[in-house]
Amino acid sequence: MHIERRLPITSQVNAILLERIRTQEYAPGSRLPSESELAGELGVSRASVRSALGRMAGEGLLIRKQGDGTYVNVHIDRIPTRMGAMWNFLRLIEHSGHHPTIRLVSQVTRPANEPEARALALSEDEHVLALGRVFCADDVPVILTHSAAPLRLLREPVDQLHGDLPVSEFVRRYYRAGVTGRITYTIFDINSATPDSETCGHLQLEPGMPLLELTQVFYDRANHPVFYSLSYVRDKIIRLRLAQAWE
Amino acid sequence: MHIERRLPITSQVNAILLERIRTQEYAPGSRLPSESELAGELGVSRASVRSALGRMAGEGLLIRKQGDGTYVNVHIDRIPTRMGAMWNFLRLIEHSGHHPTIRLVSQVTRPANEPEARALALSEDEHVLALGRVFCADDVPVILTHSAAPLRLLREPVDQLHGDLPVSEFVRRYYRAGVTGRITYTIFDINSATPDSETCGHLQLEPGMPLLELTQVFYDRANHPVFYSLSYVRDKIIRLRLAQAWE
DNA sequence: TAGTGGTCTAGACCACAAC
DNA sequence: TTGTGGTCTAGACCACTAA
Repeated sequence: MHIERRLPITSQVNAILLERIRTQEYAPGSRLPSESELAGELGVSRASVRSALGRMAGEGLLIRKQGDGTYVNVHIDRIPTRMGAMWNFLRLIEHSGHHPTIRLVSQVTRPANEPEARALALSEDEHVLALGRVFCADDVPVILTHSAAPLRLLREPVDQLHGDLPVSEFVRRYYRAGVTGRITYTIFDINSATPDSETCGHLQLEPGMPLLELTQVFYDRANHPVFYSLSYVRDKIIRLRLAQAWE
Repeated sequence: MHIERRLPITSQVNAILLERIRTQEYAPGSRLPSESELAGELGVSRASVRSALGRMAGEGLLIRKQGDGTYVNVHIDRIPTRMGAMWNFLRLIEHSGHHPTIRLVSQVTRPANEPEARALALSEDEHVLALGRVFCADDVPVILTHSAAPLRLLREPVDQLHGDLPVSEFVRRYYRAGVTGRITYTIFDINSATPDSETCGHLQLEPGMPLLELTQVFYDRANHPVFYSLSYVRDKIIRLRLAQAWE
């Protein structure tokens, strides 16, 4: 557990502290060494330590008290989801304590429908590569995702693609190099909906069941929308749970 | 628009930059002055400028490009909700472009029900002050909230209370001083549900309509749960929309 | 190559809580 | 009073992009 110059120091400090919490070296409810002590022990500046501590406090993992100290949150077990995991369904399922798998249920090239065209700023007749995927938790289907990628942005051969990739990796692998870069941010809406019978079939539900509906648009470095997805989440199995420090 | 020593400098820089974006001095898509220039102009260190810029970039308001510059996000209009506004319903309604009002529809003292007792770590027979409140957007009811506060934690006279307070202000005003401090963080779950007929009545909906269900638990400085609330949101009117920078 | 944002440091002072 | 976290600074070097 050494500090190297390869990765950002704050990330390494973050990983070290997470590991110590995981192994209960810093047990729930206990107080961490002071910022100065940690900085001295790890051989980094206090600012670097503070950066890592601040991030973990923002996620609700640590409780910081001015004039007192920094404590491991005893309700740590109630915080399975980090904000960043909300659109990474594999990680989300893992955090819920299940083994995640992905099944590709459909793959077609077709004209963009109205919501897709609007979100991706496409003209009416432009085509998209549409993927239907089912995420399973311990082989129980829990999330159905309809994704759309503008065909114009893809490399030529789009068959033989992998259905088990996170969006950022999908973009990096199948998108034209010159057109776009990596994903820089995402905007998503959270709604409630009763999906159609086909969706219910994929999720092995009877129709009429209310589900969470997540609409996500991903933007690249040039701030162009490059990926759209509409997902239905069985919130009874996969909990969307967030912790937020008071601002 | 001067920098004073009263408030944290980063907050003041943040406010100044937000104002300049609002007035289109920094128009959507345009590039901001460099960090060094801003630091020089405002008379603060570059670290302070970076703190404010980093926060705004994390909210999706700015796009930062190493080696290039910092830009105002042209999709700024698609980001009405900041993360921190999600559990502040008044602010949430304002961000959606409506005028918010609150109506207190019920106020009783009764034993805690099962979810409340579990979330607030209460014994079976403990009593809570239960509030029912309706949030309206331009006089249209959009959110119904059932709240519960442990009676043991409240000051003696609980009549004549105000129903239009944010949780943090409610706690500050009506809770015993020695028992608890301010709210430090919150944990909330997002679910989909079809509420009962009474809830539908308050929201002027026909039964069977799926709504977003937010379950929130607020913790104080001593890390004790002090406030519980169960809310139903008409997501067709009030959008829960978030921007997140890629991690 | 010049200028940008990204990272890190050492040091200082302040606000606050425990003792 | 002491030690904690909260804030701020000045300066340095690195990684990256555009010209």
